[in-house]
Amino acid sequence: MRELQPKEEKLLMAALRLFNEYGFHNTPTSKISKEAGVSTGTLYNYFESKEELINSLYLYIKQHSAEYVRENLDMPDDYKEGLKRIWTLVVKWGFEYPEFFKFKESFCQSPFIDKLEMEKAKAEYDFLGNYLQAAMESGVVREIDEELFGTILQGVMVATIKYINKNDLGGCTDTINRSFDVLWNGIGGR
Amino acid sequence: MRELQPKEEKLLMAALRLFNEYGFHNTPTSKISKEAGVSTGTLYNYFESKEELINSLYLYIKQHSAEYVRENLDMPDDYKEGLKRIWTLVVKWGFEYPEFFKFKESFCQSPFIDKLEMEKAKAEYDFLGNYLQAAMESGVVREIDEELFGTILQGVMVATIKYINKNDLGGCTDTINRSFDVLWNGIGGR
Amino acid sequence: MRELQPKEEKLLMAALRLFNEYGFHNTPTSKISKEAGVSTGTLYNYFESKEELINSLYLYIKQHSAEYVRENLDMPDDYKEGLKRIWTLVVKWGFEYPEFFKFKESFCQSPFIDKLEMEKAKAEYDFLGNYLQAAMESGVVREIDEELFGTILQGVMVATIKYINKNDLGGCTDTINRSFDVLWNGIGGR
Amino acid sequence: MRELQPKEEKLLMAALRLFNEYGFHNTPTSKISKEAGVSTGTLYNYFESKEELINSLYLYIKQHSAEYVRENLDMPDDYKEGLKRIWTLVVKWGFEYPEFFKFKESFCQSPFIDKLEMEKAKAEYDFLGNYLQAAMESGVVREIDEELFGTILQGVMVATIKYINKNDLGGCTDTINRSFDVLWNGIGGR
DNA sequence: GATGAATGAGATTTCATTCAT
DNA sequence: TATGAATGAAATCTCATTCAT
Repeated sequence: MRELQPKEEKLLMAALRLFNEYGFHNTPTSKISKEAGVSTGTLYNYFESKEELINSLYLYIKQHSAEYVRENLDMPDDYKEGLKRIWTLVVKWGFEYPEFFKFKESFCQSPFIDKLEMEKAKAEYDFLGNYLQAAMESGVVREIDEELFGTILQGVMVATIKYINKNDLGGCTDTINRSFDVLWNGIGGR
Repeated sequence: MRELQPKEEKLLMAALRLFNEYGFHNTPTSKISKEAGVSTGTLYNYFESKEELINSLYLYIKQHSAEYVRENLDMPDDYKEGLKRIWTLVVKWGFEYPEFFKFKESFCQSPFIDKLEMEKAKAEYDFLGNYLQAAMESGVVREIDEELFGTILQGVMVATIKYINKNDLGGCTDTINRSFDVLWNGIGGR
Repeated sequence: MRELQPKEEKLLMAALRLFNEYGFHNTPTSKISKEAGVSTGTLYNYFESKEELINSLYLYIKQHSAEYVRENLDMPDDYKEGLKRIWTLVVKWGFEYPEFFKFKESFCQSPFIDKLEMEKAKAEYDFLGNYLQAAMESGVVREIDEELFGTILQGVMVATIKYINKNDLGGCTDTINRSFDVLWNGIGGR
Repeated sequence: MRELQPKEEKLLMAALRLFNEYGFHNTPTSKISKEAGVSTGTLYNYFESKEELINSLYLYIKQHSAEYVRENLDMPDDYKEGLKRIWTLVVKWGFEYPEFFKFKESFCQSPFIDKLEMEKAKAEYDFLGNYLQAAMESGVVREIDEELFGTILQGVMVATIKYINKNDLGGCTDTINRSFDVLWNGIGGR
């Protein structure tokens, strides 16, 4: 991940706070630069336009999340264990960086984020996709369509993080375990 | 659900299309009225402001979805069967009305939708919440925190609809069954 | 020439005055609308941008001038007489509408006026070009390259108008005659 | 003419190219310094402001032209011959330095060039004015108002240069002769 | 002298909303 | 009700200029 210049970082973080609170459209660039403690012109030294700013922010956060997982992950041969570790890391990222998570959720489908930037962001997760695929091929996971599997996995992860953040259960690894357990064993009682 | 006047409906549907394609902030009211085939002034005969239009649209869609489920649902005593029917209906709504679904997903967290409208919209689903609760109490579902359960349920539903809409699997009830099966039995292979 | 709408005309005339006095770059659109007595937004109901405004103005003035000549001109078979009438009309236009003339002179080579608009403007004068050509072919004019002839003709016309306007000789048809005479008979004394 | 410092000259020439291509108002100082290969700050070591740069450029070009004529001119007692030599020199300058010529033509009426600078520039040509006056008084030229004479002279010169530059007739002294001939003998065929 | 990041006043443009018809 | 030209506050963005290094 490219090292951010000090003012560039201040601008991105200011934008993050404000976009999360007021949305893109209700956050004038003037507010962003004020919040970042720089002048209105400085924003345009680092970003070509407001749109580019939001795209950069999106890419930054996606990279941040991918890096967090990649750095802390060792991928054991026991795929169930491996999946659980990934699970744990992704969820942890979600509650350790709740602002990042909120932004990603709010804007990932937004027409602001252009297709190109989305592709770049997705590419960051390739290493994960590969591991999931290997896990499936190993047979440790029940027979499911691969893409459906990925989509559901992500859906439950996001649901878990939302639940944790809403109820302030940040420290509680128990919740992570239980939600993984739900995913693994299903909700069926009998 | 209140009967919409012809121009009111045209305006809402035009707004829906444009918001989905360009987002709120890239959709001026002038474009909405043009797309709806009415004059700029007319929009303000039906809605007090752009904000109110957005909120009305949100409420309309939520009601539409709730009504769709309510109308087609009978809730049998076999809770598993009941859950599956709900599941099927919600997913069906999602791919029969993909524009509605997309709007709900994209904009449900937007600061434009005000809290009050969100509460109103949620209330529409009370009947469902009650049924889920009864199901859990009956023991047919494994012991899980009730809110986590609801959140995950919704997460998997949404994931399923996205998967179906992305891959144009609208007619294929098989996918619905399989995803319910994943939810019920988990992904664990052994 | 398309009939201008009242505010459109006010805007064009305001722009004309201000561009002539301060130049394009030193005339903010806010000044133009104020001078025209309309709001800042109204300018953009009639012109897509400041650039389009200046191009429209240019075209308008070129058309105005061409129409002035066309309307008052009968083209006799005596080409010398015909040339003189054209001469007189063009020069008269120049001092009857000095603001128009000044604008045309200042901006005709400016990069503001885009090529397309220039072509359109030139086309307005086709009828004149044709007449000049016929005159030359008739032999009434000495053997000169056609394009050089046109360029010089225009050069002397413009010089004449500038001289007249600078010295406030508007009414004095004598000057027109004398300058035509210079053109026709040259400056050579013996 | 004061010797220019290397960066000063680079800046003036860069400005010349850019002004000719894009006009004053589409040429930010940042572009000028980039084109000149110096930093934005350096421009302000040599010129107090953008305005001053423009005025310096104008004066430089006027001096350049005057010097070119003065250096190559000998003024014979035969005034017709003298006029022709001046004619030839001015036109030659125009096509040997087409960028200079274009700038002078395009921007000589601009409100950026301040009156003072214009006076300074005109003074450079005093020697020429004096010679013309002497020629007229000698009777070699037909009886014409002196100012009208000068204006027309200039008009035909400029027309000639434009014609030459447009049609790439740079080397062709024939054109110069013919246009002088037109001036001297007029266009009248009989 | 040379640099170029930072500045911020000011320009252009947008667009939700109004209101006379 | 329906219209759409007009409005003007507010947003985005530019760029001449400065100044610490």
